[in-house]
Amino acid sequence: MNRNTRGMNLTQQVADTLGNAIINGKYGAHNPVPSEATLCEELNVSRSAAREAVKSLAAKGLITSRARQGIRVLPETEWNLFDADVLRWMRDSNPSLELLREFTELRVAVEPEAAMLAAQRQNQQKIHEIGRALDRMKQAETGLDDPLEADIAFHLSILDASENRFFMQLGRIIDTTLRVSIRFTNMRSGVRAGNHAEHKMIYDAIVAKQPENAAACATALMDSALSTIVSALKEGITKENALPFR
Amino acid sequence: MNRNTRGMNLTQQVADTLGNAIINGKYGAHNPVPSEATLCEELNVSRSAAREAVKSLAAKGLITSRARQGIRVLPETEWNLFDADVLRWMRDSNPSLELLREFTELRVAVEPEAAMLAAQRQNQQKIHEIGRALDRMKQAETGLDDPLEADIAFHLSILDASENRFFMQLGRIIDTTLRVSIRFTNMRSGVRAGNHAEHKMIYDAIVAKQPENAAACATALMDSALSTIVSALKEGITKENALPFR
DNA sequence: AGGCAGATATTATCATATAAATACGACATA
DNA sequence: TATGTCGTATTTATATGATAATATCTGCCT
Repeated sequence: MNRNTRGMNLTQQVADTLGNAIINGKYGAHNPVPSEATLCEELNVSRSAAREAVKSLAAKGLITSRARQGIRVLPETEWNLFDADVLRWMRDSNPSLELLREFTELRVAVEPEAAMLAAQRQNQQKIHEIGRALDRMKQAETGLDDPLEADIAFHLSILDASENRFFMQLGRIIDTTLRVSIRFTNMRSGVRAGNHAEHKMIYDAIVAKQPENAAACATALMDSALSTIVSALKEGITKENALPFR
Repeated sequence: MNRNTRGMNLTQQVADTLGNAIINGKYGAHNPVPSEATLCEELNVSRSAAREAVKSLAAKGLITSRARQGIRVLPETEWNLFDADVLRWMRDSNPSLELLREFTELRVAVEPEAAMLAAQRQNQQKIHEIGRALDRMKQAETGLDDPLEADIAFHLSILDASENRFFMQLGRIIDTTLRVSIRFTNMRSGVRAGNHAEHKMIYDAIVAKQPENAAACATALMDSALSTIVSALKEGITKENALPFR
């Protein structure tokens, strides 16, 4: 249990340690999760701390615990990938391009629809936020702002402007992943000069109340991000040699 | 704490009770969540049970608990809508057409993309599953199968055939919601004879390895579901008079 | 072989005690 | 008056011990 302890209480630290270990595959069919008692001993914590951590992980779909059966790791299909913690553990411990591809496929589906809704809903305040993010991207071109943060802010602001709670929620986990994804795609394709321009087209379409157009522009942007990843996969780039991915 | 207790241990029961109460708005700014001690007393459970339930809800983003601050309900934006429990509590305690619309907007984005991927990936076994679900829908037309279950099975099988873990996960919560959604849309638009035919078009496109076509057919299907809901909203149908929604 | 009964191990629950965190107010100081 | 420091009370965090419930295993019986 030697991960970041800043601002985390014991239970959270245990949950973090266990969560990582589980997703790493440390526990499974061959190496079942140790019993409550063993866990306490290994981590030097009380049963309260261990049990509460277990409940937390159970709520995320990682494990179940039943009397006499012990703590069982659930099949991966049960893990709640839409939980920020789970996703973070996955990207930290098993940073595969595969997961990034699948996640980007989700974004390909979601972001154009979100842009379309943003153009329909016309929430001026939130559209203004998109504009501000766009400005930051412009600033970033000349080094006056962080390009990664600006890029993330842009995509999140669009999801926010969709005024759809599910899309807005998705923003939270997209945030987690974009910090890896954008860096990777930018690294691969180079931070093109057209980067800002492509984003601006989406914004302009939203301002101009052109839902279809906004969706089309967003699709174009996301498709290029996806194809960057797919081509990297085809080239056989794996987690071993894809430095920028960590 | 008088909800379903079948197969749930005490902690889960407490979590279920609390989760519902929170989402119902029983606790909030005016009525803060009672302290741990009070909670134990009110529910007649030990502190362990209460605390573990609290950890579980915290993992789902509903609450935080800090010393001297007590248990706080987090703003709704923090709630993990992609958690099956949270979503179930929301639909049980606050069945608004609004939420259904937002959820369907998500499906409009996701299902066509999933159909497209299914057509690309061509996993024969999983495509076969889609076919089986389609057969069930056919059977349902003559009363030989449950139309609701068949419909759900169809949509889930497409998500599964996309071989994208995020889409497959989405299936879990779509399952939760479809049981309400499909019933509603069918009720409103009538279970058309074309119901099976429209679904078949998607299946055929996937089998024919036509990703674009599959997506287009799925879009058509989802758009009509969405417009049914939207028009209901415009007519001012609310949870008070929309019986079929419960 | 098949099934039942008891032994056993493990989590579930309860109870209690102590530690740690922090909101809040008292008080001092400038 | 404004501001910063400190003490106190309250609440959660953590630890520990005891008992109950339950699933699994084992061995005996048929």
